[in-house]
Amino acid sequence: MPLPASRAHARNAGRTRERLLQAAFLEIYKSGFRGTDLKTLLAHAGVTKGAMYHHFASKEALGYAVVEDVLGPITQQKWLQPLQQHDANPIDVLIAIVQGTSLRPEHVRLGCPLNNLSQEMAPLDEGFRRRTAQIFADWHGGISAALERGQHRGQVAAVVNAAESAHFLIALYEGFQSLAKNAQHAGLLKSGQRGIVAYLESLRSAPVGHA
Amino acid sequence: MPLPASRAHARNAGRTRERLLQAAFLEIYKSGFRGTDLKTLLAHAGVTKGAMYHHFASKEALGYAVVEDVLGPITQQKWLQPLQQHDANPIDVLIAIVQGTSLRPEHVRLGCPLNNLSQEMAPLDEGFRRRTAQIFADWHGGISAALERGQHRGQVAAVVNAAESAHFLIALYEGFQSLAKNAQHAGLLKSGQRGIVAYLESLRSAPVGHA
Amino acid sequence: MPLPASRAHARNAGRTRERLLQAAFLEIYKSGFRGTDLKTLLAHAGVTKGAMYHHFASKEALGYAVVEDVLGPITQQKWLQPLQQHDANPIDVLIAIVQGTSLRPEHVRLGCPLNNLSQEMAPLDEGFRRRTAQIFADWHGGISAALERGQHRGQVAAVVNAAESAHFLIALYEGFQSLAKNAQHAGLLKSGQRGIVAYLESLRSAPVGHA
Amino acid sequence: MPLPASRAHARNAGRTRERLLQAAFLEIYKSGFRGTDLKTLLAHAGVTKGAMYHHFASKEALGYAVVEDVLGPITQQKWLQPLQQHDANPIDVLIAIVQGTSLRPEHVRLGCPLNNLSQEMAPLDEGFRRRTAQIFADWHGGISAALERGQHRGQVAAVVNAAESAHFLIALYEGFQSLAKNAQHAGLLKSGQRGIVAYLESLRSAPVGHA
DNA sequence: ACGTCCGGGACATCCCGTTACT
DNA sequence: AGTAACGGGATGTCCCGGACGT
Repeated sequence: MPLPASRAHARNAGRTRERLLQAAFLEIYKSGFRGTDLKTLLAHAGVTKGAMYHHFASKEALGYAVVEDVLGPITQQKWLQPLQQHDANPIDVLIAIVQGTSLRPEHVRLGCPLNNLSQEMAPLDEGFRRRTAQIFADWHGGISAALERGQHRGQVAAVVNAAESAHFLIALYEGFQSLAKNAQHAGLLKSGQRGIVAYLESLRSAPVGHA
Repeated sequence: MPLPASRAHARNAGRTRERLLQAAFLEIYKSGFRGTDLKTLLAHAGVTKGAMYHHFASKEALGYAVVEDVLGPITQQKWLQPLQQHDANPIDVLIAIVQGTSLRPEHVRLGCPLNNLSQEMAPLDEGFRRRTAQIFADWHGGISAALERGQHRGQVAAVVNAAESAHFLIALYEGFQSLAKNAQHAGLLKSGQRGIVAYLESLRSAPVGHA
Repeated sequence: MPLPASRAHARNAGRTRERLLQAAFLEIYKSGFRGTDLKTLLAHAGVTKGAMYHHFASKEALGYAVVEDVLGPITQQKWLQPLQQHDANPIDVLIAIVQGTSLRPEHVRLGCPLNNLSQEMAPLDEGFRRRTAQIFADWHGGISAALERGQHRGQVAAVVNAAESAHFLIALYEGFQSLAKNAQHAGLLKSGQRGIVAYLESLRSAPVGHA
Repeated sequence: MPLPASRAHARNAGRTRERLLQAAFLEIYKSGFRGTDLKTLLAHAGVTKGAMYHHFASKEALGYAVVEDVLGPITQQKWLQPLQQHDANPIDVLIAIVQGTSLRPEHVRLGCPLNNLSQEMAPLDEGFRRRTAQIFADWHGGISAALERGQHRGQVAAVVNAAESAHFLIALYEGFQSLAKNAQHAGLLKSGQRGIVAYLESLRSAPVGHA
């Protein structure tokens, strides 16, 4: 079958949309939403204004889509899916996730995409706030549920308040990302990871001792 | 002593600068640095553009001054001065500070001025980054030193790593402010305060037990 | 008999064109030609852009067609056909037409479609000017001819200059529509109708008196 | 005294505003308000965007100012001031004004600035409608009052309804301007003037006859 | 005959900084 | 020390038309 092959601009709506979302995600990550210049974004995406305004009603709509279709899935993939492995110890999973956080200089410098966008836009735009809040809620829900499952299995101490601990963990995680971003110092992030791991270890149920 | 008489607006210079700093602080707090419109700021300050450019070379310079002359002193007053009371238990002081954090809806909604500005500008402007980083460093230094003093006095557990704990505390504090800002939920901040207090309590040296 | 079966959308061609003309007429009436947005128009017509450009070469061509195929027939129906009733007194007919002009708020507000489009586009686009001028010429011709027929039958005063009176009538009619549109006041239009009727009455031939 | 003399751009707020108003008036007259391009307008005015936005908040505000500060005074000067000469016969004055209307091709082609703007914007923008309506009201008031004064002096027939006649006159005047603009035919305007004059003559009080 | 995707120029507005002047 | 006029580049959005696909 021929396969139209190498068309200058292969008419592909889905692909165009995807390119826009990816480019928008990167630009927003680098410059913030308001600091993102549409022209630059479009150049990086290799998409024209007409095409963009065909897919998104406004810059704002594109930003909303980035939250829903990029940031959401990223959180899903990094946190929620691993936590849904029903045969794993949630503490182990969480530790692995935290330790898996990139320490690459550019990531340290730029911080957490979700937190960045949320911090910038939440007080200014309810649309952004609601959407990022949903992701935070899902994130929190995933951790909380996993901790509870761990309690039922005796992997997590019974005295732990799952919901509060999940908030504690997220605050800690985002807080360290913020500090490291400001300090531009990967060591701080690394040290933060150790602190978080220590905290997570403290949630384990005490091992059964023998006489 | 000279004191040249009849200078109706002689003392206005200092006042003008102060008005600008205050207005700038508020506008930046509400809208971010880039989102701050000079015209609006000037209107709120009751100062004209010419006057502003007489005191500050640029919007950026005004922003820098806000960090140094407003955010810095705020941190000094809220954290560092209380911590310097040599006769107090640093854990008690820190708990009091944390519990004293405003839960007013507008503050929950807007978050922490220092963290906001740092998050927005750190990756974009080295001048802002350096200045906010200095405040974070002072903040961290103050907590760290106080904890060490507490250790010498037996108020803080000897096993505590003062520097790391200070980072942990700051990350936690800023992290919860961020979460609450996004969620627009004072309860989350309140719950965060409880978590932070619990963490601080865990740093106390164990009471001497008897057999 | 050919009648090729199974052409679900065979007869849609004519309908599509008609829908476009009607929607275009309404949009132009409401917003002017340049103020008419093709996207909105298309949405109201329930027709897509591709379909439109199949029937009309450009927005301009669509506008021309509105003049010819909508505004022309409207004038025909409202003025020319009644005036062609050879057995009627043209003064009576004209009075009836004038009094039949809608006083509905939306019509008062929007004025005369023909005059609106003419006023907007005549100095800017010769294509529009020529086409609207043709309608005005036909309109004028119809009134003028009817008045002359009335003179032959002794219904219209012989001293009347038919051509000038027709212009006078049209100017008066459009002038009052304009004033009422600006004032958004149906009463002004109503009062204008009375004035026009009085003018028309003055064109009648004097009744034959007896000693 | 020196007189700063021939400065490249003599800092003159009033003059800049005036240039803007004049240029805007002309552009609007030629292209309509919506068809007026700010860049072109600015180039014709010899004023930059910054200067314009210093004097007017928006294109709309500039348009409003054109109505108030250009169209209003024009009407004042052309109609209201002559009509206020208390020692003149208002019919004579009105006839002189009507006959004084320019027949220059460009004016025929472009029509009446007030009516053009009113027709274009009245249904779309209440701000324009109100301001143009005010001018029409003043215009009508001036004619009406003059006719009444004429009645008191026996120059205008007592049976004349001054208010209605004023509306009739304005409608007729604007109506003929519209027709001539569409036809691009000065002769039509000339003929219209004759018709209007004839109408005005009919308003005179009948001369006193002798036996 | 019709639908979607796309191209890209035009436009009003925003807003920081400068300049002339007091 | 302070005011107001001004300069002008950058930006999001609008919107007509064309191209590709069926």
